[in-house]
Amino acid sequence: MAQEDVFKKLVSHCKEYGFVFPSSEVYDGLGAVYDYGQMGVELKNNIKQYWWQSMVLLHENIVGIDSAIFMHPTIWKASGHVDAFNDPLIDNRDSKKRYRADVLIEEQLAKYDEKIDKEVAKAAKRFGEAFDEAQFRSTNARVLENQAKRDALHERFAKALNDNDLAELRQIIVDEEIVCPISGTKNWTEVRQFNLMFSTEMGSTADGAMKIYLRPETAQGIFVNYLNVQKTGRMKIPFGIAQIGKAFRNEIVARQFIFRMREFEQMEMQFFVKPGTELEWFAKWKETRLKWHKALGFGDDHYRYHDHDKLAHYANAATDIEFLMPFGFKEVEGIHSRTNFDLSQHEKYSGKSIKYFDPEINESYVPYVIETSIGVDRMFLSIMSASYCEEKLENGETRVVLKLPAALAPVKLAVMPLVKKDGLPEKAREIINDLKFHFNCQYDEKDSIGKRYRRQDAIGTPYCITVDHQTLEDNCVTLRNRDTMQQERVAISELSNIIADKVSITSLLKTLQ
RNA sequence: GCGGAAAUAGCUCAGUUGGUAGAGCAUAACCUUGCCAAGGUUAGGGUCGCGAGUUCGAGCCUCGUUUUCCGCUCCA
Repeated sequence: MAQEDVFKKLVSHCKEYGFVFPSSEVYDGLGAVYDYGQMGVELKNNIKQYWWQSMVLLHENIVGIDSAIFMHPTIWKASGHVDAFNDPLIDNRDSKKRYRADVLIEEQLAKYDEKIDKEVAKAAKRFGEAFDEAQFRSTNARVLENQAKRDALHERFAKALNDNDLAELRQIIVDEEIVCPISGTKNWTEVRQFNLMFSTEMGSTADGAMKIYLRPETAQGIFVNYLNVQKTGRMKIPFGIAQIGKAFRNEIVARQFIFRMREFEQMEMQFFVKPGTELEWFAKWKETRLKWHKALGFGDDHYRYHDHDKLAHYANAATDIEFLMPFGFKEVEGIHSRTNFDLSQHEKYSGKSIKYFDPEINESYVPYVIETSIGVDRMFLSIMSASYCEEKLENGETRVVLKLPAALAPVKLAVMPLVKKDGLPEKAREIINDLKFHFNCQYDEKDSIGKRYRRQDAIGTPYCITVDHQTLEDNCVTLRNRDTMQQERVAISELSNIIADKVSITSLLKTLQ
């Protein structure tokens, strides 16, 4: 089966069985926004729990927080998002390439400088040692002409940028006859502003309102709280703060189902370390995080690191953990050594000291930060795509089965009477009434037993229990395994013990130790 | 955002030169059966993505629009 087909089937499967629905579907949907259904929310919660417990329960020096989505707007100036997430873009219709309009104009300015320099160089060669460059620059006609054009353009450009006048930016490009370096044509679209941060207003009166942003990452909520946590939690460096929460990015192109959404959820842990030790910790977290992924048992060949050559302005080392999706290896988690950039910026912009006093060396410093940042939705997609399986059976038929790690499966257990008479439904209800306190269970008595097994296979339920006539006599049921389809006879009193061990997140966590 | 393709029931899809909207699966009820999706009877579910236009008449033709997929593009 071709990879695209797998992906297409996966999307249908997600909808058909209540994992993921397009948002606002009755109103024709909303671009790149999706809702999690009754099965999806369970799986997603289990993923979050697996992550949270691996961070907060297994590390005594990591604690969690839950910061607000709204934050003081200056935070995004300090972090660099206000500047870096605002670009005026223009497309060339012939080459279909997109450019930053301001960059095109800056290149044009540089061309004038080049022309002037050329004239100067030519003259210098001609006059030899007697050449007076300052004199030449202030008197030569061609130099002055180019200089005047350049200054005029510069002034016009600066004004357009300052006024945020997009039409004027385009007019400049037209007037200067700037061509696309690829197609060589002047067939330009309008200039559009792409602001990757969503904004809204806080305050109910027009003049009192303050423009605030929906956070484009959860990390800043941790940075601005790190000293509160350190002091009140009596944390000593090295220590970490974990957070799970929504973030928002107004992506130009958001596609590939839930892989790139405009509203998404992150699980981030920022680990604060002593300056100079950050690369050691970076290496340690790189390894720790990959182990966490591999513990799910999809096979080591599904993962790879992608080390960044080109680093973001705040980082001195960065790597991605990539997962083999139906459309290739894709980033699921990023591990970054963010230096002290963010904390220093907040010190600068807030005017407050946020240094850590290290009692071991009797000195204060701004800690360095290692970040592990994973997209919940991408993790969800990677698990679904690796679990989806169309299996040929001995009788020639195909069954669709979601081979989810049992600890993450939405439903752990289905209880079904073999027939819906002779007191079997009552017995099944009795069993489920006990087990429902321990696991997410489903009861099903409709259709043939085989059909019911397949329904559970499709949502990834690891175990099915069938109550038959013999159960009424010996208090035993058949326990059917999703992956092997093998059945064994088990005493009702033993069920909870047997299953708990196999479906609990705790047992998954223990493999990390 | 550009180019291409598509949109009909919960899912997968038919629908003839324009003439009263279909199938399989799924869902619900009842009967029957019982350990790996296939018995019987019945029922619910669609203003054919949305809006205009052409026409006596549009699921089908034209235009616009929205959404999705593919390729570019973008990506802290």
